[in-house]
Amino acid sequence: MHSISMIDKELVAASAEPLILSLLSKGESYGYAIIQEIKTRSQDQLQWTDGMLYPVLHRMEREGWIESRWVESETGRKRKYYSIKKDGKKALNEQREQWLKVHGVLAQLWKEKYV
Amino acid sequence: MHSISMIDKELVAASAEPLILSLLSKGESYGYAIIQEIKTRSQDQLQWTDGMLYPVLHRMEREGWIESRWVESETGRKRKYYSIKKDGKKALNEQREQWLKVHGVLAQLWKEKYV
DNA sequence: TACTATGCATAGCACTTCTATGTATGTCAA
DNA sequence: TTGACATACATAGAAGTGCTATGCATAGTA
Repeated sequence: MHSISMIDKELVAASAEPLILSLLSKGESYGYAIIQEIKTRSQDQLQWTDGMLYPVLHRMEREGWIESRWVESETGRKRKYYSIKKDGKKALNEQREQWLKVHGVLAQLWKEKYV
Repeated sequence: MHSISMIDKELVAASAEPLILSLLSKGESYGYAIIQEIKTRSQDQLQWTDGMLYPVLHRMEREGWIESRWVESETGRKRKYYSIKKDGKKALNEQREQWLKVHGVLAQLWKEKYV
């Protein structure tokens, strides 16, 4: 899952699911808004393209982590709102622990001596 | 770049280069030892296989981030010791910043509300 | 003598990813 | 009124990658 440069694609791929799940755990949202939200929160460092996000959302829905419903916005456009399901919260917890574990190893290395 | 389960493969891929560069920035080392060291530091969570590590080391050497030299160990076996080069330190700094940026976004999300 | 640990290496199949492209509508400015 | 841009979702398939399986070699030990 990728973006227009800035952040390494492997890092983008690794962080996509945790980011999406974390966002959705705070309330339902839809594709376009997720892209904006991530862009803002990362100070423009993470600029996902829609062509990359949607397949990830679809996959996560297939996994049963999230579910969607169509909502008509004030402007008249249709939006597909996603919300997190029970399995999604479980997945998020696992991914969060894994992330923190790896982060711990890196942080420890960086702490031991300035690199 | 992957391991035998435990940590998500995408996360493993994203953390491999930063981990290797961070380790080497503390002193030269060789493939087999790097695998052990990462295994220990992650409490067995990150168990890289040799078939996955070597291609990464080769790629990083091609990039000019690290360099190698053959050393005969006390036991008589040949080891290929890698050490970090100037460009490798630069790459490490960039990757560290990127990692911390993404980590910051995740940490912020996790802080805002228990998920 | 056979197995495990040490130690490095790579071909190529299998899988994934993302680019490019498509659809559609609303708004605003020229 | 037409063109540009933002909003909004979707996917085929080329392009690229990763990792499994396999190979080589030696030392120690049960």
